[in-house]
Amino acid sequence: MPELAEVYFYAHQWTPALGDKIIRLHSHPQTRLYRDCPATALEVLKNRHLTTIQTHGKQMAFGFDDDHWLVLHLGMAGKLYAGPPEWAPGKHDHLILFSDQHALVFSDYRQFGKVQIGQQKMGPPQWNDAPPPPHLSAFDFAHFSKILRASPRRCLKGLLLDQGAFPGVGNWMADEILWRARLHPSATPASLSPSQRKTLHAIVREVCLDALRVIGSDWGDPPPSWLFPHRWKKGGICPVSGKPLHYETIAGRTTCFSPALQKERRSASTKST
DNA sequence: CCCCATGTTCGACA
DNA sequence: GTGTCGAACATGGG
Repeated sequence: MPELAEVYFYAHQWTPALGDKIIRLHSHPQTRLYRDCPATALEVLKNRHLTTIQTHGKQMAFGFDDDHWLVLHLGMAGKLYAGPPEWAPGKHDHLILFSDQHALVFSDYRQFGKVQIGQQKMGPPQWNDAPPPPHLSAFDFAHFSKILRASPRRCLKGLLLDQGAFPGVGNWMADEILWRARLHPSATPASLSPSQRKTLHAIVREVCLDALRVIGSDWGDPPPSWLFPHRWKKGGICPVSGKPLHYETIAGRTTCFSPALQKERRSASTKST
């Protein structure tokens, strides 16, 4: 279930092993996770210490001695956890780093995740000119406006899922954002009033910060005032309007919204008969 | 057997 | 070039 906050949570499951020396590796080298990196390349981590943990959007980076980086993506079903050093690899434990104290496990039964490795002094490979994620102050209104201007006709749901624009925002966060902003998922940047833009910017940041606060360190339960706990069950009810939530595929993903609050606004020219 | 799943990528198409 | 859509990836659950 990895979006921004879940990714942060999983990355820090390995925090207890900071400073550990990796002495042994386990992998399932034939799996899809290694499509961008042969499992043998991971041997370089042997006898190196885990020195730092970073996340950027849905990406996680683990730093080792001499600027070696292990970069992981959790895909749709990936999880990280730390187990005891005698951990016996499970069927879907596709990568395990063993130290004297811990087994650092990357488990992903669907294999949509990804393993990459690289060496770079400046930080995790390819992260140099990554756009700022919404929870950082660099994601200011000017930056946000530039994103809207670049894709005036794209539906908001699809735009929010674009990792180059909103790193870390995934399906449930995008729906949560649009619901709180009272905007229809099919609305476009061009259709927004100046005050709607201001609101959307503030709410994008709010949802990211809320998610990190509630889920990022503890994996707490999101409160019933969010859309989140209502969207999964069939026949969910909007906690604001009291009316049924609606489900529709938009931008290729199941999208949950509250028609009572999130009105479709279409230009007169697209109206039929 | 069917459908669905909190992600990404690629090719087809308007 | 802009956007959208469907399929594919691999596995499990309802």
